[in-house]
Formats: sequence, C-alpha cells, structure tokens
Amino acid sequence: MIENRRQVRTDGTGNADILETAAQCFMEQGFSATSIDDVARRLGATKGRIYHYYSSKTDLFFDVHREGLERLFQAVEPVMGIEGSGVVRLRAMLTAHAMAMMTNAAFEAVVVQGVHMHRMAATTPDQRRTLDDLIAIRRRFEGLFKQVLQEGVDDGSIRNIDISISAKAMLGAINWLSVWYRPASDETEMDRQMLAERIVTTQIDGVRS
Amino acid sequence: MIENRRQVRTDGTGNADILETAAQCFMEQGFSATSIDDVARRLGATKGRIYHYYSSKTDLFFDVHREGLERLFQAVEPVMGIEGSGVVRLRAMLTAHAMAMMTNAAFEAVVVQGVHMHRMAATTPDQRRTLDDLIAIRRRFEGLFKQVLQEGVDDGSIRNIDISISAKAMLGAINWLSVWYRPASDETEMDRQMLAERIVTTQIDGVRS
DNA sequence: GTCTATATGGTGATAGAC
DNA sequence: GTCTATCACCATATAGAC
Repeated sequence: MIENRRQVRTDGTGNADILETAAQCFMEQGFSATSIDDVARRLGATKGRIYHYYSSKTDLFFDVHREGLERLFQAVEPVMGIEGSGVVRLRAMLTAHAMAMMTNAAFEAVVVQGVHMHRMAATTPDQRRTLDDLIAIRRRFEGLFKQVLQEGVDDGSIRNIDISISAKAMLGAINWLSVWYRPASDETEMDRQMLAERIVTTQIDGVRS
Repeated sequence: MIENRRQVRTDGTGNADILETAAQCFMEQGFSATSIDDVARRLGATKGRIYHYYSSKTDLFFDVHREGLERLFQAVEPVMGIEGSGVVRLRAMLTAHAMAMMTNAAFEAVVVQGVHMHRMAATTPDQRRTLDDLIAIRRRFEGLFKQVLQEGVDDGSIRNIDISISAKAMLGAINWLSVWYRPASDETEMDRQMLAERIVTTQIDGVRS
C-alpha cells in the first residue's frame, strides 16, 4: 500500500466528483489548456466549489495524479503475490497494469502527463514537496516490477538482463497505452483483456528464458 | 522524407538558435510553464526577436515538434533500406530511433509532450491545421515500423503478431526514453549505443520467430 | 459548502523606434 | 532584425454573501 496517503480526500463528501471531472478535463485538454472554470462548468458548479477543496490548480492536478498512482498500486499489488515463477507473476502484474491504464484512462493520462513536470516553475515549497512525493511513489511502483524481474532472473524463468532498463522499457510500452488507447463505444472488458494480453505477451517474450 | 517541410526555417539565419533554445525550455519546464520571456532570456535576447519569426508560442512549440519528427525520420529512414530480413531491418530502425531519442533529447521531449495535445483549446484554424499535419507525420513514422514488421512476418523472421499493437508497444518502450533518460556528464556515444541495444534487444526478442 | 463578485498579476502579443 | 515599451486579456485566486 501507499504510505503517503491522502488524508481526507475522496471520502465521498462530494470531492470524488471534482477529482473525476478534473481527470477528464486534464486528459482531454492537458494541464495548461484546462482552466479551473472548465472543470467547474463540467461539474455544473462554479469555481468556488473547487477552491473550497483545493488551494490551487496545481494542487488539484497533483491530487488526480496521486489517485491515478494509487489505482495502479491497487491493481498490481494483489497479483504480485500469486503462486508461480517470476515470469508468471511478472506477466500477471503487467496485465493488471495494462488493464488499469485502460479502465482508469483519465487518471492514468494525468499520471503520464505528470511525468513531464520536472521542475514546474513557480511552485511553492509545499507543491515542490508534493511533487517529490509523487516522484517517490512512481519510483516505488517501478520498484515492484524490478523486484519481480530480479526474482525471475534468480529462479531462472527470466533471462539475465539489465533489470532497471528492462523495467523502464516494459513500463514504457504499457504506459504508452495512455497516448493511443481510446475505448470503442461498444467495448467490453474482454476486448480490453485481449489487448492487454497482446501487449504483455510480446513484452514477456522479450525477457523470458 | 517529410513532405510537409518547413519552408525557410532552420536555414542558419539565426532561427536555429531559437528552435534549439525553445526545445530546451520546453523540455525542462513543459509547454505551459515556459514563457516566451523565458526562451528569450535564455537566448540572451528579448521576445521581439522570437515574435519576428513566430507568430505565437504555440507556433514555436509546433515548429520544435516538427523538427523533432524530422530528425527521427532522418535517423530511421536511411537504415530502413539495408540488406536483411524484416527482423534485421526492424532492429536497425529501432536502434536508430532510440539513438535519436537520446541525441536529440530536447526536441524529442517536445515530440512526446506534443502527443498529449489532442484538442488544445483556443487554437486558431491555422494552428489546428498545423496540429493535424504533425499528427499525420507521426502516423507516417509509425507506418514505417508497421511496414517492416509486416515484411518480417511475410518473410518468416517475425512471429505472426498483431502489427499495429506491436508497433505501438515497441515505439512506446523507446519513446519512454524521453521520460527517464538523462545523459551522464561524461557519457559517450558508446554508452548510448549500449543502452539502445539493450532496450531494442528485448523488444526484438519479443516479436522474432 | 457553494455561490457571486472582484482583484490581481502574469504573459501572450503588438507597435514603433532604431 | 532586434530592441523597448505597453496593451489587453484572461485565468488564478480571494472575499464575502448566503
């Protein structure tokens, strides 16, 4: 589980709506082109409501980002402990990750966008800390995959590759889903599952013994 | 070669400096957090100079984007025609792509950022056309890889996979370099070559027969 | 907790000197 | 072709009613 949890947010006080709507706006228009008014309008409210919960647009973006990461953890961590060799578990994790990218498309699009915000100018010290937090969480997420990759190498189910590079490449292949994946209107869970399997299979075949 | 060429730009009239500097700013701070004044300051000039060549910040961003794409084509197209089976040529293309991502880190970071700009609000019809242009060029780039993948499937050097999905996944793995790759201060061409080989090898092993 | 105002500032963009 | 000076706008953020 994530240590750096949000304290109160998304507790059903109406805040989850803001998060969801903001995610959608940020996905469609990007951070810069999205105004607080845009989010408010889509909520059927005014910005007074948003500023009651978030002290800035950046804070809002960061909280969407954090929620996106949390959902990734919730998808991947449970399957990390299944029975099987390293490569078997790795496959399950990658598949779960891919599914989460599609299921939570808006939130994960914000995560991918957030990855580009290195030193977003004019952030307050507080925001700087929050960003560092998010970076640490992302690193922890990558760590999950590195760990299982290493276990796979140790148990012989995965070739003797460079763990760090392979992890980044595999995660890149899957994260890239957020760039091109758009759900068809009549898309089923099965369709997504099929797509996930295909992407993951080539990634797994690239590293397995 | 790219058909939709810039007409005059990057012809050594001093404009190339603007492009280079803008690329750096956009890479470090992102589109929204980069002001025209930032770019000008870094150029040791004022924004008058920039507005002499570009009519808007978006236009400038788009031109950096286009230059980034052009460099990718220049890296990949030459090796596309080498002797060898589909998988051999694919490997060479992916390696060239990965090298270009690192060599032109700033420009390619803008390309990757630009991918998120779907319907950037408030663009003029003219900018909208330019964006459509860029999207078409990106698609053409992906097409190069799909073509060679297909040739590999036909000549039996590549497994019978879904071409479109595999292309996107492989390109994602390589494009993701722009997210995490930071050149070491004493890095050599050889170091980059080694890194590229490692990434590409797992991608190739994932699809070859 | 959400609204309606409003202030404030920054930044994109322009005009005109040189 | 580049500068200085300035405009004009708009989005962030705030204050205070309800």
